[in-house]
Amino acid sequence: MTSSTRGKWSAVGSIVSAPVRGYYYPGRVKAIKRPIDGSSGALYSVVFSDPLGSLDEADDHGLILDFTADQLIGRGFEPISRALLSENQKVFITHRGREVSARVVSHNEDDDVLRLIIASESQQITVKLHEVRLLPSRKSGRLQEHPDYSVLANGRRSPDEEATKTKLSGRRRTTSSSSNSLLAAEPMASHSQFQTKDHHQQHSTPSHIVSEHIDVPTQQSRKRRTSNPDVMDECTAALVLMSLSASPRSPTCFTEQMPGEEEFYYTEVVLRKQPSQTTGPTLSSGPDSPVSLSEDAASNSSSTSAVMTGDNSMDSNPPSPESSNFFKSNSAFVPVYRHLEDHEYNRRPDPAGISILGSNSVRRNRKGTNTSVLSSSGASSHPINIPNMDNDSQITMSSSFGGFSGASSFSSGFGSYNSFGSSFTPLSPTRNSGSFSSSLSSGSNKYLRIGAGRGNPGTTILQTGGNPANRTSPTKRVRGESRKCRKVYGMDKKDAWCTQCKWKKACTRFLD
DNA sequence: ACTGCCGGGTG
DNA sequence: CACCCGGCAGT
Ligand SMILES: [Zn+2]
Repeated sequence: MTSSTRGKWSAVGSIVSAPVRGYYYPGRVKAIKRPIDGSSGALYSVVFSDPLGSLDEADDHGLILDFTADQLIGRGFEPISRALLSENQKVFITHRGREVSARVVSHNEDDDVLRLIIASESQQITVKLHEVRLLPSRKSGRLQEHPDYSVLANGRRSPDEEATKTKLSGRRRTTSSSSNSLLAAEPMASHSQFQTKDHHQQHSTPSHIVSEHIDVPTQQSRKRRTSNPDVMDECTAALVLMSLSASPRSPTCFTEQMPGEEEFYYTEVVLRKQPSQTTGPTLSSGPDSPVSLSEDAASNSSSTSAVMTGDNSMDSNPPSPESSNFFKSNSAFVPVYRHLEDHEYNRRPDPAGISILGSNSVRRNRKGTNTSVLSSSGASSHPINIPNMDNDSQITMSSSFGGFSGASSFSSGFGSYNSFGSSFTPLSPTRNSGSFSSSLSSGSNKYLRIGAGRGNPGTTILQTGGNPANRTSPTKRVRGESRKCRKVYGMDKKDAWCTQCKWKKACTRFLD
């Protein structure tokens, strides 16, 4: 299902929702690392805002995690319909004509019906999964959730305000409590430990909110990771990973960055399969224990990758109990980085690009236009700020077929991550969110599963050769300056438009 | 603010 | 499918 998008757009810079410890948080794709040999999927380095969850455009100097395309929700990546939202995941929905934020109370996997509780009111509503967004719409700079009823009454409220954060009750339950804490953890409230803050809002939240505040964890969903549930303990894992990854500057690594950003390096990661496996870097970390990873791995920036986001992890294996398994399986591939040339990186849909990402089914191709790209499904993401969310994360690494997962590099060094041990500290004092992690998933079934939930039985197996990650390759679609029927004929004379234009579909008369 | 059109829904 | 339309992305 991928559709090919026709234009090209680069994923770099786009805002997506990425799974961090079971919840989806807004982040911006800062770089793309792709395997050189074309094989497996590319990794997208997503930068989160400091307070995880508050996305402020300029402020995305928080942690950076790598994800495979199929772990991300957003334009050019997976549609929200592929997300399995965890309880307490923050979502945005247009309710009574206004965009409001809400948290997920339940997500029925069978029919994708979500039970949500609107943040500002304690009212619950039922909506379909596709009706919600993980990111606020760009227009509403801030959500309007308010406690106030005035809204209700009037319908309108000043546009301003900052986003209030809703505080929801924080507790989420784990689905499987017993299993490793890691997994389970995600849904759990790990966040409670962090602060709470929210000053401004007085509105009461639903009754049982916990007194502790939690920041709002809003988005969560779980993708399916393969069976393996091991999620690392939050941050630590992540941190480790990051640390592993090469430093940005190291010659070896380059990452595609967004143009505006300061980074200049582009990296590509090449994964290579290595015979040895298991032995590789290991992290040990129990949930509690700080993660330690072998240094070697870390030290070479060049080769190692830290994160493993795997996509399909090996589901085949039952969840390995050990906490540290991340690497284990994954280690088979070692990423190698190489430089990308400039052009390469902001490439358009050339075949090459495609191939790299994987080819795949193209979903819809427009006739005249360029086809090329892989699928993209549009989903929602808008560049905007997001109000808040946070929670913790866990990391899982699984690898995609084989195991590779991502390498994380934080590309530029913004933020300071503290190292291991605990969480990464946000720069801003205000909210925090502590950890993060990425989890991943595989994808075969309906949802991308993010960490914690348990997977379902039919996990996917690895797709071997395929690249898991591929999927939409975001080629950037540049909006050509085309004049299509609408513009040419005007709204009046709509009759003159080609039918596609009338349907708001891609114009067939004026192909670009 | 406006254009283009994806992704979904409906009949 | 034809037909619509919410919503997002790029200008
Ligand atoms: Zn047309």
